[in-house]
Amino acid sequence: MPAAQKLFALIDCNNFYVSCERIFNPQLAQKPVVVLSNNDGCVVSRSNEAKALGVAMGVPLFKIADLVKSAGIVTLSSNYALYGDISERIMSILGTFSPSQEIYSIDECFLDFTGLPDPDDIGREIRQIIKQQIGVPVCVGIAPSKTLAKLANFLAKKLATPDGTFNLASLPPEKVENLLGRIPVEEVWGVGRKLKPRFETLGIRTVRDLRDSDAELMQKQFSVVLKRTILELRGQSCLDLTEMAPARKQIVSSRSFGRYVYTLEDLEQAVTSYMSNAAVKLRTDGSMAGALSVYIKTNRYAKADELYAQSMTMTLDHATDDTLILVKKAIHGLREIYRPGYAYQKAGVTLMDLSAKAERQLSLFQSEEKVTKSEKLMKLLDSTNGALGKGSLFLASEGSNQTWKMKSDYLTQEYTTKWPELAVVKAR
DNA sequence: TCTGGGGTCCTAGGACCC
DNA sequence: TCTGGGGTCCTAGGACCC
Repeated sequence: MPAAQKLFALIDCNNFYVSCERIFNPQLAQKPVVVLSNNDGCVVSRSNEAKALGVAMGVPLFKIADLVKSAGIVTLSSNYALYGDISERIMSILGTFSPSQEIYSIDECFLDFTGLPDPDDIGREIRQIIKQQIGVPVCVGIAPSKTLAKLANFLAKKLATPDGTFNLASLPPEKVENLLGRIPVEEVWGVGRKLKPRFETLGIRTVRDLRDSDAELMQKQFSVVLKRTILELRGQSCLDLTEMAPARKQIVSSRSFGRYVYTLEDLEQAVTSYMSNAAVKLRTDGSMAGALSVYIKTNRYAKADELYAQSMTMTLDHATDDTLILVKKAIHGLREIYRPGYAYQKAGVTLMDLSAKAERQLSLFQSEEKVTKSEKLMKLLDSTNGALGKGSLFLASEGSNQTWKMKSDYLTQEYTTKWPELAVVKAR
């Protein structure tokens, strides 16, 4: 007996960050709303009303200032603690609909629908339950490969099907031909802005054009990844569902500053702060870092003689998850690359060469006593901040007056994650 | 005045080895 | 005059994703 035809569902939340904000603020319904990136820099989520006004994804806020004013667009700073919490709730509900789930990003996941008797019905049920229990609208795309499921989801959104579900697998072939012949090729998962113009010269403009191109030839001209994409578009599943996300290979913490920064002292505060943040993630993962890098840069739009960007990568004598050691090393690197006289716009740190702490071996030169002491201190740091809130306990070198800190002028409350800011429900 | 942050994978090319 | 070649490891950079 041949193996059952594979079937994947992709569930994607609509306008996710805006939808999260709307749960707690019904006044935002039907209004043009955008959520901004860190530092209130760019638009990263738009309500349908904002899209209809022509607000582009990723556009810097200052470029649409006039429109914001004239059209009354509501602008909100991003509130990742809130979105992360809503995401977890949604993902745990979605997980009950299939034995196998891959959480692909904060607002989307794949489910294995292989062999399910009525996939369309389940898609509709998913949409209804998430709307009812969480209050976030989702769309469901169903198809025999992950790449096609992404496209099916795109169609569910674009065609605004009333039930928010679109199944490419149950469509008559001539309809599929017609649809794929009308979708621009850049909508395909894995086709970005660099590939599009190169495809153009080959006469590949639609999804159908790409699907029908010579897969071997395209691999030679582009990459093996693209060949897989082409096969997936033909309904041949090449990408499996990965349930267990493999351990992260690096941890990055970086931020643009709220104003330009000139002094080493301010940069040291920022780097201390970012590294402390990265180290918390490291310990949460149960990992240790064997190397790290630190970088600083001026505004990339600055004039040529005012441009400066430098980074430094350093290896640690032995892998660690100790904030104090990591910060010390990062600061050392920062002092090496710092040059006075520049207007710095951003700094960041990366933890690399990560390994599982459980598999640690003490190196010859590490004393057991020292390691235990560090362990205790880190536990205290994490538990205090866990109980009293992020930032309750921090290194003095982070500074307590961080004038360089990012802008977040339109921040909503942390409705679900901080006790003092829980939404208050009034009974009457 | 004001242009995000955090990831992954692949490839090309250099260093090195035998 | 002729002046190996294949394998592996590492890194930087490119491209893509959300």
